[in-house]
Amino acid sequence: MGNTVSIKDIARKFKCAPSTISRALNDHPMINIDTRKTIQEYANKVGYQKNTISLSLLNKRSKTLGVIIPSISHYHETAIIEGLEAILQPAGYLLNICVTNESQVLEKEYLDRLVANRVDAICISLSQETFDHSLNEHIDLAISRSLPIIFMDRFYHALDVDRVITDDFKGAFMATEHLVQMGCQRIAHLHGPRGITVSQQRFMGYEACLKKYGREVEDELVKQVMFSPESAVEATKNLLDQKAKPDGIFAVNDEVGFGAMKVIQERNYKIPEDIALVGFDDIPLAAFAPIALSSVSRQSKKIGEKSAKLFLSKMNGIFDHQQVTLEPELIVRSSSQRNHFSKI
Amino acid sequence: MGNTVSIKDIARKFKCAPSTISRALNDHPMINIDTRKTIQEYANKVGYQKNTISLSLLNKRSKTLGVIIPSISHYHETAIIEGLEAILQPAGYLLNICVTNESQVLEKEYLDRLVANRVDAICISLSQETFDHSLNEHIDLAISRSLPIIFMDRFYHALDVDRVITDDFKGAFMATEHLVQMGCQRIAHLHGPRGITVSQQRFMGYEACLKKYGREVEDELVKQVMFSPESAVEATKNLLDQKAKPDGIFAVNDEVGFGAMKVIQERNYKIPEDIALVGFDDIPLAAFAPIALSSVSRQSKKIGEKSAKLFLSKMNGIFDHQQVTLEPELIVRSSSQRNHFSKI
DNA sequence: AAAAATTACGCAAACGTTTGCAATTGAACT
DNA sequence: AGTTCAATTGCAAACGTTTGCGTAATTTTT
Repeated sequence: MGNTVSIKDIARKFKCAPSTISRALNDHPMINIDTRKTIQEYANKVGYQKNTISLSLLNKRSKTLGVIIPSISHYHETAIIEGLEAILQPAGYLLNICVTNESQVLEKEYLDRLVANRVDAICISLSQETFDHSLNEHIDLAISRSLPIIFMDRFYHALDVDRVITDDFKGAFMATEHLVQMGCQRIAHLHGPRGITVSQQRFMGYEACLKKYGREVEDELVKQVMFSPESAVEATKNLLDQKAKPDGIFAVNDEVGFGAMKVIQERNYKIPEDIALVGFDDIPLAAFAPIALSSVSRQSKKIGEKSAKLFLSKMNGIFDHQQVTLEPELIVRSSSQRNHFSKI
Repeated sequence: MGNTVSIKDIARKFKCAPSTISRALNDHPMINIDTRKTIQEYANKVGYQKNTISLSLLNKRSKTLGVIIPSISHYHETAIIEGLEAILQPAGYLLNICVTNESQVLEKEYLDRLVANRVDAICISLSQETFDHSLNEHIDLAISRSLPIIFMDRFYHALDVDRVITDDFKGAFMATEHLVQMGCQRIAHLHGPRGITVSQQRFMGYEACLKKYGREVEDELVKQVMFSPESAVEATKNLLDQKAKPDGIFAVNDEVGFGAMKVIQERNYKIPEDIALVGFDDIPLAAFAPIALSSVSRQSKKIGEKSAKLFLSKMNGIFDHQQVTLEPELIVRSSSQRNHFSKI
């Protein structure tokens, strides 16, 4: 900190102008080849490290991407980060990662801070609160100062924005349809937290599929949970306590699927014979659930990669908005694979 | 980007000096109260946002912490980040998170970039390669320029450094001792990747405990795996294929525990009666394993919190080095809880 | 009424780097 | 010897903000 050496310091040493040092260090042909080498060697010796901050000030480019996510405790989010990093590291960028815990206040606070730090763009997955109460002046404000904002996972009301999402509706539809095809007659849904796009989309996919097969959504077959296995326990017990039990369950994510599975097994129902189960996200442990858990992959890492590429294209002056939708993929495992198909 | 308004812009508008605007915006009493209000209102209206970059340049403080981790795909790492963020967000800091994938080259690259960006300090969990080959000139270099570096999880050869770790040795000892007390006679260990401190420490704890109870480490009871459930499958099969099977397994982490459990159940051994199993990390899904998985909590979130506090104390001028060691906690669940104790 | 004190603001340097342009030097050409 | 040209290097401004010090205007004190 105290002993950082700057270009000016080197200039003093060589009794020349800072500009000469700068050019020498950047291998500018304008500078005599020998002087260049001498200066470079000296700079190397004293451990000179370019100060990027001054450059950012000059170029109005910080080579940093702001990332705002509601949580970081699930596979999905870490995979997104891995995807971002895979593309952005080779491109010389750094990531400023901010976790909002679904709080709009924190989101606003972080957004301000990122703007103040002049990040080149922001990849954001909106907080639940922002969504619930449409508290998005801070987002609009950021957009209005033409800072590139890329929305991940969660929709934003505005039309002409950049966005990378997976088709959760479709994924849910596929999961439900798979249960139908496995012969399930009463398919329950463990519904995610209210107000979150992901929850809504998955419910709608579930609903649409039932409708396709001439069924109705029965309220007592839809229970709301958080994204944790613990929260699924109570809800699943409720489901199994009913006179007409479900014979198939579509869980809003794999953690919830784990929770549901626990309860089902404790009650001594067979999976998938009595109750078939499908989750969402295809977490690495899904295959190692008590009964290997069928799931829908939402291509989490690819979301990060696509977002990063979209960001890079913006940095290269492509300013028209893009909306990328990734296809979900159904992974069938033992928790839903029935060998004897029932008629529908 | 183009339409960002600066203090100079505002100064032009009011036909006054930038210094006046600066003071007005910072509510400096030197400036007339009315002028202050007028300027503040105007700044607000046109959406003025302080440029922190110029401040960083001036103050030689970026209000940013660099974080370098080998991976981000496990609970442990995300919990650390949560801990860091919990303390550092209220303090006004941002996190620059870099994932090295255990590569020394990437680690060096990221370290350089963070230094160039003049982060106020770096929290680092060393990469496996750095460790394996003692390729740590880059670390020493960073230390020599008196940039505060806080080591997490993995030891560093130098003595006078800052460090926050959990006592993995002790945790492994506790896990093994628990298995002994549950009556296990042949305790196997699924050993983590070579060269990683965490693997070594846990093996040593296992070894020390066996020694305490007058047993020897049997080579055929120690199998090496990666940190994934997949990699545990083959290793566990090897263990079970032996004439003298183990009746207890200490897995280097919970994911490996999941993998082992899968194999054990496929072979129709009872857990914990035939084989008792203990993991490490206490991931959120541990309780929802096929048989609720006993585990050792390494206080991951607390590592982040402690590191953050250590960092803050450094920012406040406390420059003597600190070494924090957190106590692991054994969480006993069904996978190892035997009701009928065997004699040892 | 003169001196002192107070109030309110401007000037300029500083942080570290880049870059267009001017300036200097020496060599080559007429 | 005078002119032109190329090869090097220096100057100064710029990015946005803060801050010590100077200064002008106004008020208070003697």
